[in-house]
Amino acid sequence: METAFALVDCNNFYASCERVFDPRLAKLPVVVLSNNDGCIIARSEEAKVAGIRMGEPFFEQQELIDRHGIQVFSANFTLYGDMSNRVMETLKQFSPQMEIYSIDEAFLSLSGTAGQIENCAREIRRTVRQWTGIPVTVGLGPTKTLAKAANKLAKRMPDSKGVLNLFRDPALNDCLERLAVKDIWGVGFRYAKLLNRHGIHNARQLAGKSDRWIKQNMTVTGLRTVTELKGEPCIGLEHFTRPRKSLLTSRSFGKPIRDRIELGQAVASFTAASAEKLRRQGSAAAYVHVFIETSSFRDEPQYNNFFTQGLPAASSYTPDLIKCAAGALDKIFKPGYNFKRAGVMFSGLVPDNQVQLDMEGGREGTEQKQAVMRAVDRINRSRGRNTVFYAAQGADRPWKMRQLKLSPRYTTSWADLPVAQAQEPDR
DNA sequence: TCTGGGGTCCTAGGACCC
DNA sequence: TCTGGGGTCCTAGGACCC
Repeated sequence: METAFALVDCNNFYASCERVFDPRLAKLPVVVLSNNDGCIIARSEEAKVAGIRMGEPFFEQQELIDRHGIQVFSANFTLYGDMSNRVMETLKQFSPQMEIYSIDEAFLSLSGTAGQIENCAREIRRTVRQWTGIPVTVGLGPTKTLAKAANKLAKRMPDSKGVLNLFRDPALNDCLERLAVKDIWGVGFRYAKLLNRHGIHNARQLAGKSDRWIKQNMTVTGLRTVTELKGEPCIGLEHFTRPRKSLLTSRSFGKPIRDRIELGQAVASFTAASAEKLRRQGSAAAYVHVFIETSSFRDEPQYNNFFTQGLPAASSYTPDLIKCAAGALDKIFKPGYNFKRAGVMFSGLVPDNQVQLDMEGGREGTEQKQAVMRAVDRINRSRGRNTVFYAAQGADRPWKMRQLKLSPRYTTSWADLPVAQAQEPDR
């Protein structure tokens, strides 16, 4: 048999993370909110059954949440990121050929007979559950797109017990027929509508269209998807994580900002956060983009704008980047508006060790700057974010996110470590 | 009162060049 | 009625993913 792709996907990942350290939640409906406690971004099965919808504003679902006694959590990405690492480390045991696809998903390449890979998939489920507490579903197929499809279908079939193998029964064509086009990996909202208009409703029908038609209507990306649906692999495993080509930090504010100084502090903070990501992947940035937005949900004057500022030489030195971002903000700031969101993006990323020398400092200046940044990053990593920060970021942060329902950082903060209490043995 | 955040790739069309 | 022909590079916008 040719190689099989396995897609391992954590079930309701963020909600499952919250449950791991609070067993009382095991049978209760759970939802997790986006930053600023804005929208619902994860739901346990019970919450889905209760009718909570994905991506809906929290305040609109409040009544439903109260009625069903749903447990609500602010997003705790520090916890989810650490739990993700644990799951991925566990998965590595099962194949050297693995691609971490997102915070809660990985592709693995497996070999063996249909029966062997299926046993392996069940073993993966058991082990991840036992070692990390996270439930996962495994889809198996001859291409990544089919492994994705298998995973999606497995979640709908309680009998599958979390594993669906497209190398076995039920026959591939039955499965493709049961997969709506909108549920295909690579087919989004718009293409689904277009396909429906042409009478194509499921994956089997889509696989029957001519290459020419697909390419004309869905570009080469769509053609790859359809080729993979037919069982011919054309999307390979990405073994190592490629460095990002752009990096963005943006936030909605807990309360609107009108003041230039405060907005400048927020922009400086986002710049510092983006700069840390930049250095973590060993890059320097040539361009800084700053944007500011008012809230389109509010009935009041609107103003959105952005500005891109190039640096004289690519840099990963936070003070240089903050200065550059402040200059960009000056170009677009207008008084008199309630700003609700801002962001800082870096692009033109190059490896930090290939940066052109800048005019004044030369190599020596650059090395000093890099040493300072290494020290700052080390302190903030070991002692917590923003232990060391720049004056331009300000100390008050009146705009900081609302996170009223934040769970402890059980796995990454000594202060939040869960405590097991010994019980008197029963006599 | 309250509406998330962070990425990638492809294409069409304009600018510019010879 | 005719109004070159190609090539490259860049950007905006649209599609997708989690």
